[in-house]
Amino acid sequence: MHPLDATRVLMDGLGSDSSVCMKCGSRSVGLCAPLDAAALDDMSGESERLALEPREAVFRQGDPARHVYTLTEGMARLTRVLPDGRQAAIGFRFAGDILGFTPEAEHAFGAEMLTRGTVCRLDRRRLEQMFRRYPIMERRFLDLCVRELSASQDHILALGRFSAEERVAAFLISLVEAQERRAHVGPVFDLPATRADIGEFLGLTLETVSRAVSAFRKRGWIRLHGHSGIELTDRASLVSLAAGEGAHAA
Amino acid sequence: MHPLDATRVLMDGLGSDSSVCMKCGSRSVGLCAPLDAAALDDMSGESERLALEPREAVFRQGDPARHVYTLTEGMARLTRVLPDGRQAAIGFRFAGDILGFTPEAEHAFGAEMLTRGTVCRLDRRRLEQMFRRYPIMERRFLDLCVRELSASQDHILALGRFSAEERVAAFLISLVEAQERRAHVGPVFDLPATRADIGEFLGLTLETVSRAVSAFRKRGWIRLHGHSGIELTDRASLVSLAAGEGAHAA
DNA sequence: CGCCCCGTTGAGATCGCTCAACACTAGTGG
DNA sequence: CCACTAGTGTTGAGCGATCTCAACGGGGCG
Repeated sequence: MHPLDATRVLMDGLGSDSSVCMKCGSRSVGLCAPLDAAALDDMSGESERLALEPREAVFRQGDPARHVYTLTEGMARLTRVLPDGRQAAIGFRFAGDILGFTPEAEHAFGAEMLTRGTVCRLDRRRLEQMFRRYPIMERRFLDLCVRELSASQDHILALGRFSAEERVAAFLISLVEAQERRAHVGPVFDLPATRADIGEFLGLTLETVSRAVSAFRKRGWIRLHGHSGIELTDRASLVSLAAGEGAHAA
Repeated sequence: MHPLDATRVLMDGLGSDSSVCMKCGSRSVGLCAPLDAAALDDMSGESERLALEPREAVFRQGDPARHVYTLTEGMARLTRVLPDGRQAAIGFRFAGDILGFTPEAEHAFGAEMLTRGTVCRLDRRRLEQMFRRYPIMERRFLDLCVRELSASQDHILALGRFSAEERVAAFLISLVEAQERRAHVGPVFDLPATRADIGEFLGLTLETVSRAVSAFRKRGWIRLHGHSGIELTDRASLVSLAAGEGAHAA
């Protein structure tokens, strides 16, 4: 697994299934896949579909955690803020990922859309009922959680030990891999995050991110297409940087 | 919750219970607490107690994940290494914490003792059986996992946004709080990690850690007692630094 | 058309790293 | 008992990666 791969977690290896979440009408791989028709019927009772604009919040840090969300369309980012206003992005989420699941009373971080998109909102008490009725769902959540934890640890490693360019390379690779797992076609990938968004995720300033991207471009490793399109023209080099095969040790 | 509090996770809020793990003979709060006597009896069948020396590995990164461990005595650290040899500590673990639980085939990180200590080793297949027999255990693990995830995110925030002194302060506070939750008495706490260990956890060099500790000492915020004793003489200042109320925003 | 947001690039400042010297402690063996 | 050694901690000086501050360009949208 690649470091910085916080993006892949809530889908990876779980989702070639394709159950359809009744009310949402969308493929909701992460959450619904392990359930049969009756279960889905149960669940759709209180789930609601919401359309969201770019930069709109799904929920905010500190909100009572009354719902769990499935991101059905678009890309979101998770952020946590400090008392003095400093802010960091904890991770990014894509279609199929789950947002806001926690046993705590409040959301420990906020989630906001980067693109236009939709989420499927499920009442938390409803989810608890589901757990009691379909214990396999709980196991599913446990697996998701452990994978997510593993990705967080990769991110910790990257933040603690990677140079700026290594972090940006790792981010690009994980972004591209996340889209490939979602059956992306063609050489041009979507990069809806701004330099500032990326910087907040990687613990860098937006200028440093911009410089790294420019450096990759000048080396012929990537090509930018319009405002949010990116193509990896020398993926091997990026992967090597991202994996931490850097100049440090022998 | 304090940033950097990766240390508290696997105990916190779960453990005023005090079931005794039969074979180990030790209080094994995190793992055994939710079980009744019959369940403990079940489990003790294949659990084994192991004594370990300082710097001895409990398991290594890449080892097949055949067992789950409960740290019954001592302090351990979790580390992950990069292909080029760079290494980071993912977290620290104390008596009562669980080590090495994963649904994957291999351990994604290594665990090694910082002090002399003991672990209780449980066969993984045995644990899976337990999950089937006592579903509440699975729920317990899910809660643990989510809390751990939250702590990892705090750590991410710290690595991405905190200055060197803020990170060291946050580490000291979380260390002290972890010991307080374990019914520590007296003003002097145990700090078995070397400057290098702390640095690997915080993404700093050992010199930078040493300088931060010296600065705190010179400001009268802490006092060192012998080689592994530390006393917080101005806890409020440390907490303020650790919480991110720093000089940045207004 | 003009504004605003985003991205790019440059120059200087700064924080933490690197390299190096030295002190202290504990364990070891003479 | 003491010299010796290895590991750890401390401190200093210089360097370098990243941040900060600043200017400028381009594209989308009202």
